[in-house]
Amino acid sequence: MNKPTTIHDIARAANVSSATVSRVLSNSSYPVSKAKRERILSLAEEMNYVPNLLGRQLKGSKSTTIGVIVPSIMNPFYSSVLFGIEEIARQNNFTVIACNSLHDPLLEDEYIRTILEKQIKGVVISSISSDKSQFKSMIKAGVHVIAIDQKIEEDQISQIEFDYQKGGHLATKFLQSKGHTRIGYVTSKVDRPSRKSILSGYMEAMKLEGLEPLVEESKADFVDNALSEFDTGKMLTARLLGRPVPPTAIFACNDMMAFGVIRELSERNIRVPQDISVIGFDGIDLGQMINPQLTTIKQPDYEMGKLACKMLLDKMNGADVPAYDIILQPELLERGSVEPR
Amino acid sequence: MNKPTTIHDIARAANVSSATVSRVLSNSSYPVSKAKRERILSLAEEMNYVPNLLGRQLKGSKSTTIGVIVPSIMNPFYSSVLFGIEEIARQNNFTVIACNSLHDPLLEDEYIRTILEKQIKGVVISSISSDKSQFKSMIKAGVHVIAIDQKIEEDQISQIEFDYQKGGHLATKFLQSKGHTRIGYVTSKVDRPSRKSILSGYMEAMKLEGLEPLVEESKADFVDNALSEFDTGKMLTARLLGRPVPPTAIFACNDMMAFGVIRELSERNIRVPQDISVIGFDGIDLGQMINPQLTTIKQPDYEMGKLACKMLLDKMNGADVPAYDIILQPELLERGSVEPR
DNA sequence: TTGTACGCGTTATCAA
DNA sequence: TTGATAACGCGTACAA
Repeated sequence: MNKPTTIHDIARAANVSSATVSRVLSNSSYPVSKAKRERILSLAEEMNYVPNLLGRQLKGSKSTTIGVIVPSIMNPFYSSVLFGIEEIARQNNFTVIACNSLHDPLLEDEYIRTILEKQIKGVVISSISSDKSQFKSMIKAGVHVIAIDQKIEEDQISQIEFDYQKGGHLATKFLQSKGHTRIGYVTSKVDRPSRKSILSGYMEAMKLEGLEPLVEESKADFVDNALSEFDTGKMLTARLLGRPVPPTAIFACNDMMAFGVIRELSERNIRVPQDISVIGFDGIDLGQMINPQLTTIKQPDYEMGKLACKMLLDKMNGADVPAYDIILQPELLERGSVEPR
Repeated sequence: MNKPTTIHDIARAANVSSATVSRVLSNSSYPVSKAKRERILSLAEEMNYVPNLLGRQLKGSKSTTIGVIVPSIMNPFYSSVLFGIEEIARQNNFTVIACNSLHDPLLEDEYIRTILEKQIKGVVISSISSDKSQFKSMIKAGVHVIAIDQKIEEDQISQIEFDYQKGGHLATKFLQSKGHTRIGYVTSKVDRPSRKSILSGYMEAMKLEGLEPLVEESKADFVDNALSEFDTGKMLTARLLGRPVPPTAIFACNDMMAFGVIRELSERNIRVPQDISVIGFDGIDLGQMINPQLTTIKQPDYEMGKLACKMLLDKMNGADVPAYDIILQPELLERGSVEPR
């Protein structure tokens, strides 16, 4: 483990000043004679020169790292988002640090602090915190922020939203169009804007048709873990079936939960979709792998990640882009878990 | 976007030298009078001081970032690993950069180069490359490396392996113990040590019982995408069923593929497990959510990540730990997709 | 076209 | 107990 070679080492070896070496090795447009340039280049190769980005950044205050803060990459939705972000980042020679906030505002704060300390200048975040002071300090520090999934009401923060309300409406409407009138909605704790919007879309659609809503909400604090969502789905389904007049269709606030719904029904020998129809929300790939294939609302995760990263890089390149927002539209993925009443 | 305050700003405001400020703010054990210490602390608070880690690292050459290189976090196995790593990293105030190598050695090289440039001192990698020169340069640069999942034959690199061979053996043996003799094995391209080992475990177990192996291998180059594995599973199952004497049990090299196997069978109205038994390999949570629940070999993903990160941090803390390897043992997760013949 | 010299923010060494 | 100063590796005015 010997010390890495620096531009000074090369300068000495090439009998030039370190300034000249720097000019060559940092792809500066500064003119350097062909002879020296070539000598320096070959020497750098030979001596295994690796630029030290710390030094470079300390000087230039440009960072090639972006931070991504999401609740949990155990949730396939967020791992797709992260994957999309990383793909675009990679293509632009940026690197991504992955942070799981686990729905804990304190952890989120901690990550933001770290990001500030590491002089990172771009962040994509699905925020759980309602405290905006951290965002203000990021912006003051020149950090560009893109909010995905969960809206942040704050100037200078661009949003990539998803129309959850419309998604909730669309799913409910679809079940109605298949002749269902007793439509249950199962949801984990309605503690975030996105959850509220889906619920509100459902309520609205029910009201519009003069139907009585059947909502079961888990009060459990969130653990973003596929299995816990699954179990919640089972439990809430059991509750729904315990009602005097059970539903003929069940709408779940996410796909994992829908899997739980289907499982609970199967265990009770209730056939899906012949006896009860099920619709999910997310559109993760796994939905195509279960039996029956899950009809669901597609939320473009991977695309959302790519979009967010593009937007972020644009802003960081100082293109002085107007802070536009994007609202992605829901799409119905009709597969096999819904049948006419 | 005003300039961030530095220790010099605080020094000026407190009428002390920046050295004193540094001693206070970096939690140095160096003695500083109580009065000054408090003045500096409150001033730092007041002036919103955020330490610049670039400066600190440039000086100290200690990094609080680790790199993680895996084929793709779209694969739930690797996102679990990453999650486990990140959890331990977070607890130790480390940050994780996530890299998807997409099974491309060139990309892997590129990431390693970036890691070197960013002066990162610790890496967890599931390597696809057979070229060891990159690892040598990492080690020369003082980067500590932990290889997971895919073995790297190289001194100074600790391994966290999984006994794939035994896993393949175990799965096959289990099917045999249920009275199956015509056992098919479906696998994506056998291009990596892990794949070779599982296959060899299967072959060995078949040979031991004097049974004829039935192997279907996809020759398609790898795209680490859940859906492509799923489709491969379907396709290979179709091939298996086209044989003169089709199998009564199918062993898939990963869970995603097993899902595909089950789907293909269902579409042909072949019941699982009544007509044909299926066993997977990985033990991802989703296996509990499908119908029937997938019997499989558990590979401890999350635990592997945690272990890898702990090991890495130990090494980085210079505990001069002997470079021990860990071989995790397979475990059979008996669920509902296998039935006696 | 080249080199000198400074500063980025921090910590460590040395002297006071 | 404190402070001045020299690094760390790099890029860039400025001067030559």
